[in-house]
Amino acid sequence: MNINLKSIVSKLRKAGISPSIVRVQILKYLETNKIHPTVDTIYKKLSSSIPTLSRTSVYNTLNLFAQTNLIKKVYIDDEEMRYDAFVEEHGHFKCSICEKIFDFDVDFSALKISNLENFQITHKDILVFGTCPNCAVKTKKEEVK
Amino acid sequence: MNINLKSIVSKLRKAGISPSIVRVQILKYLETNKIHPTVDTIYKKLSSSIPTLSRTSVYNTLNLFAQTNLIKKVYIDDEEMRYDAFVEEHGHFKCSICEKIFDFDVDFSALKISNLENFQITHKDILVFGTCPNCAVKTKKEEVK
DNA sequence: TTTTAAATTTATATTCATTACAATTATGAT
DNA sequence: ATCATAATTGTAATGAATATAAATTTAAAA
Repeated sequence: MNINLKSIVSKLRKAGISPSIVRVQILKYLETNKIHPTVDTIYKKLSSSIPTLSRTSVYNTLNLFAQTNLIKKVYIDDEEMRYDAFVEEHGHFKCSICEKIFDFDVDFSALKISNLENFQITHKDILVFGTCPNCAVKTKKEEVK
Repeated sequence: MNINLKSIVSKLRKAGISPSIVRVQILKYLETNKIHPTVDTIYKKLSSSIPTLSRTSVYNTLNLFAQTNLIKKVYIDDEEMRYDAFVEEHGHFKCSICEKIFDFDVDFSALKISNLENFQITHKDILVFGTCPNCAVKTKKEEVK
């Protein structure tokens, strides 16, 4: 676990961010729990180890991380913002029942887009919605009842 | 224009929605101006012809339309919700400078997605961000100055 | 046409995620 | 240890969206 912590610290340093306790803990949480958590989830989880933690700090820290591309903000719907420490190109699936977000692999370069000839593209998002396997099974069981 | 209005009315009737003045005007606006407007844009534009119009009515009407698939809500970022009367499969480009949203054609079926084998998919979104041709030109001119 | 109930719209208040801001606390260099 | 700077906190403010109840409109029955 110490090795992990060291890598977190060096990652922050590389991004030009001084590794305060709050920052290290939040980044560590995101790297360990790749569940696209909300601010509230992070705040509640870390409050036990950092009792003085404030929601504002979580917001500030996440925005700082996003600005330096350490993490990505995931705008997936009109609910709370999600945060993702997995920054490589990938898609997001949101289950409309359990509201969990799942990563999936997708070849962005294979996207055949017309009508955007003179547009400068900075990034792309691929979002998929539906029911995850877990909830699909539960729903079926409900129907049988 | 009357023909257009009649088609709006019949479209509402088909969806099981009684064609009140507010509803007809809002749908007509969306079909005539495919600019993915916000609630505020719609409210301001229609206020001159319907002086008693309220923002709440615009919200209610748009949600009603979305529920019956007459229009689509466009969740593209953390700004105000956008509304789209173009309901066929297509992608959305948002210019980060002028904030305009542009439609583009994209073959959703060609998407090569892995890791979602047992997921039930209801719909997909493809979002692209960057600078539109108009703003790209302006930016270049600025640089020259 | 009048009546009347239901549907629609409105105005206001409320919610809730997020940000702004000022005060407090912690940190690191001298 | 001191001091300036950075980081964090708590509270207030913002703003989009919704809830609610009152007012208005509509449409059907009498």
